[in-house]
Amino acid sequence: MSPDHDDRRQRIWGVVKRIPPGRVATYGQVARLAGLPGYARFVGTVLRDLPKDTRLPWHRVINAQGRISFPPGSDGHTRQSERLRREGVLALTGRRDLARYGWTGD
DNA sequence: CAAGGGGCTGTCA
DNA sequence: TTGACAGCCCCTT
Repeated sequence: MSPDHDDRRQRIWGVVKRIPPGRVATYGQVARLAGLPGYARFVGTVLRDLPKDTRLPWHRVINAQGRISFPPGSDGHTRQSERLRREGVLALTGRRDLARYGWTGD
């Protein structure tokens, strides 16, 4: 791993870590807050590579369409919606939900 | 070096 | 409201 790569990854972790329970942020938003505009896809990659027992709230990151980026019915989708529901985020079906549960970044 | 593919996005028809 | 598409960043073939 290059130092740059590590640095970016850690910045992303730092932002995701700050998303409050019951709120969600988009990949692009996380990237921007991490000072890495344009790195939305990389955010997804970083979250994908998290250890299974991570304490990072990866489930609070969704796409700009206001939906979970896993195919409906897939394991990933199920696990993410479960964790979110546990925090009071009942449904993520569109941009409206982003306005409702979206994290402003404080 | 080329090609393909990901937890993505903004734009436009 | 959708869906197609070109960009974007990075990794694997």
